[in-house]
Amino acid sequence: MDTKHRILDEALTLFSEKGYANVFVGDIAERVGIKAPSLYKHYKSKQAIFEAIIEEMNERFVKEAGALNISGTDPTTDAGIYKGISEEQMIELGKNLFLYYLHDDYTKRFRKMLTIEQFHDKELAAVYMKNYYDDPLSYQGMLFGLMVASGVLSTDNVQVMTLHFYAPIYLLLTVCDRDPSREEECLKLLDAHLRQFDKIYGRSIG
Amino acid sequence: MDTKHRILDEALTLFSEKGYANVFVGDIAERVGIKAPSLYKHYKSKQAIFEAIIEEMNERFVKEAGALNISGTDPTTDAGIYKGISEEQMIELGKNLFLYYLHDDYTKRFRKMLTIEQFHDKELAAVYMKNYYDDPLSYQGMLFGLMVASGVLSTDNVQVMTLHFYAPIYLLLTVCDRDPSREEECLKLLDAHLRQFDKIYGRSIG
DNA sequence: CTTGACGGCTAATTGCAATTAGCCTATAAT
DNA sequence: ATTATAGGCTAATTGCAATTAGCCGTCAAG
Repeated sequence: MDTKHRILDEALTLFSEKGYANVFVGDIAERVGIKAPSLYKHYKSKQAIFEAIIEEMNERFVKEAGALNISGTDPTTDAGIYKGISEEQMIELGKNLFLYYLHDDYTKRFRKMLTIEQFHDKELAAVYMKNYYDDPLSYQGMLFGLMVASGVLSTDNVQVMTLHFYAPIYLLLTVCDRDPSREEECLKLLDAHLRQFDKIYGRSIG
Repeated sequence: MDTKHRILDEALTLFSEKGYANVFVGDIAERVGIKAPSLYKHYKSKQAIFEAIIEEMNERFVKEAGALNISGTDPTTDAGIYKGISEEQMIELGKNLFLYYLHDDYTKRFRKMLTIEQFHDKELAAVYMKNYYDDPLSYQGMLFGLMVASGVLSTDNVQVMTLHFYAPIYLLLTVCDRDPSREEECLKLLDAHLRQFDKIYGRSIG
C-alpha cells in the first residue's frame, strides 16, 4: 500500500478511536512511519485527510452494495432464492448481516468514526442515517416484502416486521462496538432473537 | 439559576451539539453572558466543567430512577399494577418510555453528548451502555418477567421479548436525535411497533 | 465605615498543534 | 548525464484557544 493510502488507513483508525479533534497530524504520521510535515506532501490539510476518508468510504459503499445479498447481485434474484429459505438459512442471513457489520474492518472503523463525528456536520448525520437506518430497513424491507408475497413469511405490516428484525441487530452491534468483550454474549442473544423472529413471522400471526 | 449552574447548563447544550473539543470556553461564557476568564471564578478548567456535568447527571439519574415506572416507586408495586394492564396501557407505557427519553431536556442533551464523547473515555462508554442498554433491558425485563408470571404476557424467553420491545424504541430514538424533523414518522412507527408487540406477546406464541 | 470575598473585566501569557519554508536524496524521464 | 519530481526531514512560523494576572465594583458581616 502506498504512503498516500496508508495515511488514510491510519487516520481512519485513529479518528475512530479518539475522534477527529483528539488526533494530531503527528500521531497519524508516526503510525505511517514519517514525520508530520511530510503528510503535507500528500494532503493539503488535516481536514483534507478527513474528507478523503469520507470520499473513499462512499466509493466502497457503492462497490460493496449488495455484499450482504446472498447472490451478491440484485434483490430480485435474491428474492427467488429466499422463496425456499429454511429457518437455519434465515438465522444465517441475520448472523451474516451482523458479522459483516461487526468485523469488516473498514466498515467498523468508519461506523465508529461516524458515531463520534456525526454531530459536527449535518451531512455526516445524514450519511449515518442512510447507512444504518434507511438503507438497511428499505433493502431488508423489500426482501421481506417479496418473502411475504411468496409465503415464506407472514405479517400484515412488513415495515414493522423489518424493524423487529433489524433493530435488535443494530442495538447489539452498538454494544459490541463499545465493548468488544461482550461479543460472545451478543452473538448468543442475536441467535435467540433470530430464532424467535422466525417463530413469530415464519408463519401466520394474528 | 445562579451563574455556576448556568455554566453547566449552557456547556451541556454546546457539548451535545458540537462535542467537547469543538466548544471553546468563550462560547460557553458568551451564552452565559460573561467573558471567558470569568468562568474560571467558578470552575478550575474546561475539563472541570465537563466533569461537573457528568457528576450532576449521575445525581439526576439516581434521583430520577423510577421516573419511568407507573408507580414511581418500586418495581414490585409496578408489577401489581401491570397485572391488569390493557393493550392501550401497554402501548402508553412504551410511548412514555420513548417520549421521556426523547423530550426530557437534560436527558436528551446528555445522551447526545455521551454519544459523541463515549470513545474518548472507557468510563463514558460504560455509562452509555449502562444507561441505554443494561439498565433498560434489565428493568423492563424484570417487569416483563412478572407480567409473564401473572399471565399478561406470554413467551418462553423473556430476555428476547424485552429486546424485541426495547430495541426498536432505541433505534427510533437515535433517528430522532439525529433528525428531529422525523419525529412524527418515528412516533407512527413506534405506535405500530407497540401494537404489533402486543399482538405477538399479548397471548401465547409457539 | 471598612474590609474581605465574590464575581466580573481587560490585557497578557502560554502552550500546543497545524502548517510552511527550505533543504536534501533518489529515481525516472529526456 | 542532467534534471525535474516525488517524497522525506528539520527548523521555523502561525494562530488560536486555554488559562493566568491583576484590577475593579458591590455588598454583607463585623
